[in-house]
Amino acid sequence: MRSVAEQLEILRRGVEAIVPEGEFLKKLGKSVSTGIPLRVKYGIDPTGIDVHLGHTVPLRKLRQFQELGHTAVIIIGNYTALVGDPSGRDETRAKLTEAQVEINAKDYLTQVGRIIDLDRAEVHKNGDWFGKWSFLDVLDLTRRMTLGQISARDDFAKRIAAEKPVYLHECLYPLMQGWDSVEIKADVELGGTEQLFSLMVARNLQVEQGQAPQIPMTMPILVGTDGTRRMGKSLGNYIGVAEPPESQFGKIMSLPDEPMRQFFTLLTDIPLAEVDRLLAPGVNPRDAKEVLGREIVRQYSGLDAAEAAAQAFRKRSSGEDPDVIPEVILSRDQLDENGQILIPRLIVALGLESSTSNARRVIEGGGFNHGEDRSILINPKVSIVVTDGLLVRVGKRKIVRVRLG
RNA sequence: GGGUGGAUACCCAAGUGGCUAAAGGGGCCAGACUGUAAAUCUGGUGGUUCUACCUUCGCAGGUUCGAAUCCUGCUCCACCCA
Repeated sequence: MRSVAEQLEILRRGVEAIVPEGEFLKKLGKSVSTGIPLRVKYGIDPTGIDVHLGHTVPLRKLRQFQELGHTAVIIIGNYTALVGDPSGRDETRAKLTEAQVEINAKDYLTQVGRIIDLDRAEVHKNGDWFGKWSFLDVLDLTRRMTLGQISARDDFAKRIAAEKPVYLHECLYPLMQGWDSVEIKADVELGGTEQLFSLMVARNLQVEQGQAPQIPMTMPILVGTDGTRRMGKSLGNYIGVAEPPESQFGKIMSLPDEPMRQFFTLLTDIPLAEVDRLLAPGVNPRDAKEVLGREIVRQYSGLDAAEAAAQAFRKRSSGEDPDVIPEVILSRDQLDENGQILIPRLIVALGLESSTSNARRVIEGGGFNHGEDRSILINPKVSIVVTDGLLVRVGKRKIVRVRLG
């Protein structure tokens, strides 16, 4: 096992806060001297299907702990998911059914396995214990926190101030999450910055149960592809770990310049000195994004896929057609006796736009061209002759080869 | 139980009888530009057989030449007081 100093250097990268840090050092020191690994908890609620880069921030940290010889303990919050994490929310989460949560949980685990070594990790569902609880047990848990403590919490305080509803079940969330730590005897718990409240609740519960309190370690919240708001499924600004390479790469390239440092720090192991060099003034930010994009794609799909994605992107941005052009079959009866079709109809028939009205607007805006010579037509009333193999482009990204069928 | 406020297009949010397919912002799409699918700028953003027509403002009726706007009933939501 590596020394405390060595471990700390790796573990500190990208971390927002370790509270209290001194206590963490002691735990780490004890672990090094006794050879007993730390139990590092990370809880994830299976509320959706897509694990995105935002989730990978703490997961990557967990992976680092694993690589240093510590024990990763993953909590699948199948019961907390039924409540909905109020953290960072200004609204109540939508209710999930137990069945949905069950399906999600399974799917989550396979995705998480892309980052964590699941063979070496402990995985628990918090339904394993909460499912056995009686109402009296619940009452006993609620006895441990006051309304004042709950409502002092930033998320709730904001909602109360904004006259938005705060439901009782949401108040249970931090207590449940805290109790998970008691059950698995956590030494460290990872979470986003906003999780600090919940992570601290666990300490009190653990002490009451005669355990040493866990050390919350918080990670910054990754911003989404819009560069401002947190990355999240509901905001539609996320990059999923299971997304195709080209899509991941493209989204990285279309990131605003500002959040790049955060992405490098939190999502890669590229040395920070190297990151400084890439982001230095005078260096084309595009190049930095390309490095970032390759690295992200490499992590999930390998080096070859990363290279291919970068190539495809370069081609496309220089105006060339990509190597692989999707083919769409167009029925011959869509054409008139001269083999022609109205452009808006063609675009809709090929699935490039959702309605002829919308297609017309795009055409009038100059977003349509076709064929090898890329002739642009801006009159939506024009019909064109469609031959087998015709290339049809709408905007920069939508290109299709017509197959007459 | 009492009171108040609310339900508008993908989201937020104006609009309280005609000039409203419905302000503004966000998002998204397209175009220009470019060191980038960044930033900036421009245009667009219900549908169709498209200089016109059809459908839309919680639901159902009604008044009116004409309603997102007025009336009646209903459903849903929130907040406040108890």
